[in-house]
Amino acid sequence: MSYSLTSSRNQTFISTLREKGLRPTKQRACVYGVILDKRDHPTADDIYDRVKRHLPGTSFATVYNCLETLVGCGLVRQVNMDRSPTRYCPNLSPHAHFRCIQSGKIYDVEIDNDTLSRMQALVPEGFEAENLDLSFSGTGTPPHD
Amino acid sequence: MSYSLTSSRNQTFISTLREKGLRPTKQRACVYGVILDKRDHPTADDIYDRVKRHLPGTSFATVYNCLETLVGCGLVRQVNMDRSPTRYCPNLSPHAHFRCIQSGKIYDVEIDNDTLSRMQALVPEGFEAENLDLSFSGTGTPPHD
DNA sequence: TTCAGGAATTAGAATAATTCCAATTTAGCT
DNA sequence: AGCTAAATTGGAATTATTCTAATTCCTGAA
Repeated sequence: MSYSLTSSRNQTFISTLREKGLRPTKQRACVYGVILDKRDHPTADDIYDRVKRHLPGTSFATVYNCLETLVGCGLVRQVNMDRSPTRYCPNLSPHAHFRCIQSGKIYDVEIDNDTLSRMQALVPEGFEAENLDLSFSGTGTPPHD
Repeated sequence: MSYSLTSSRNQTFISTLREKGLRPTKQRACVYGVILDKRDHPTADDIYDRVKRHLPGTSFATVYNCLETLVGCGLVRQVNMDRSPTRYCPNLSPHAHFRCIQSGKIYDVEIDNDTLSRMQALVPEGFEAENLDLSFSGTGTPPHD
C-alpha cells in the first residue's frame, strides 16, 4: 500500500519536479509526504523508518537520493546544526532554528523582514550570498509542549 | 624542537586553562599556537598536520582532545558549515562566516551590535539561547585576495 | 626529591552518517 | 510493446570523529 500525497501537495510536487526535468517517482513522493505529514525536522534515519512503512523495499541510498533531489528543487530545506545528523524541514519561509540542548528538539523561529535584510546587509562588498543560515542553541520549551 | 607560544599568548593560554583546573600541556599549547599563527579556519586534519611538524609524536586523538578543551575554555571557536568537517577559529568577537562555494574558503564577517541584538531578539519567550550561529554561503573573493 | 594519583596522551579499533558503485528496475516516449 | 535514460537497490567504502585501554606525564603532599 504505497503512499499517496494529498492532491494539492501532489500538484506542487509533480510540477516542481517536472520543471527540472525530474521524474515524480513514488519514492520521492513518499519521502516528501512523510516530511510534510509530521513537521518535526526528521533525520534521514527517521525518514527512512517512516518511508519503509509505506514502501518496504526502499533503501537508504534512495532516501538520501530523494532528499538530495527535493532539496535541490527547493521542496524541502536542509537543517544542519553542529555535527549532528542533517535534518529536513518543509517550512520554506525564511526562518531560523533553535535547538534545545536538553531535548535535542528543533524549533522554527520566524525572522522578520527587517532583521532579515539587516543580516543580508552584513555580507561585504564583492560577495554574493546564496544562502543564509541562522541558528540558536540553548534551553527552553514552548508553552504548548 | 617543541612549539613556543609568544609570551602574551602564553599568559592567556596558561591562565585560562588554570582557571578551569586544566593543565597547560605542550600539545595544547601547540594546537592553540598553530590556529593563532595562520588564522585560516583550519580543520582538525590541517591542525594535525601542522602540530606534527612541531611535535611529531602527536596523535589524532590528542588533537581532537586538545581542540575540545580549547573550545570548552573559550580560547577558540568551532565553525560548522553544512556537513563539511568542523573548522576552528581564533576570532572570539561576535562574527558570522561566509563560505565561498567555489574555493571552499571561509571568511569572517563582522556583526554590528545593532544587528546582533536584533537577532537575539528573535528568540521566543521561554527560550534561552546560549549560542548564535550565522553563516552565509555563496560566491566572491575579497579585494585583497 | 620522591612518590602517589589523577590528568593527559597514545595507537588503533569502533562508530555513525553519508556517499559511492555496479547491477537492476522503472518511467516516459515512440 | 520496446527503447533509453533516469531512478532505485544492496552492499561496500569513505570520512570525520569518538572510544578504549594502556602508558606517560604533571603536580602537590610528604
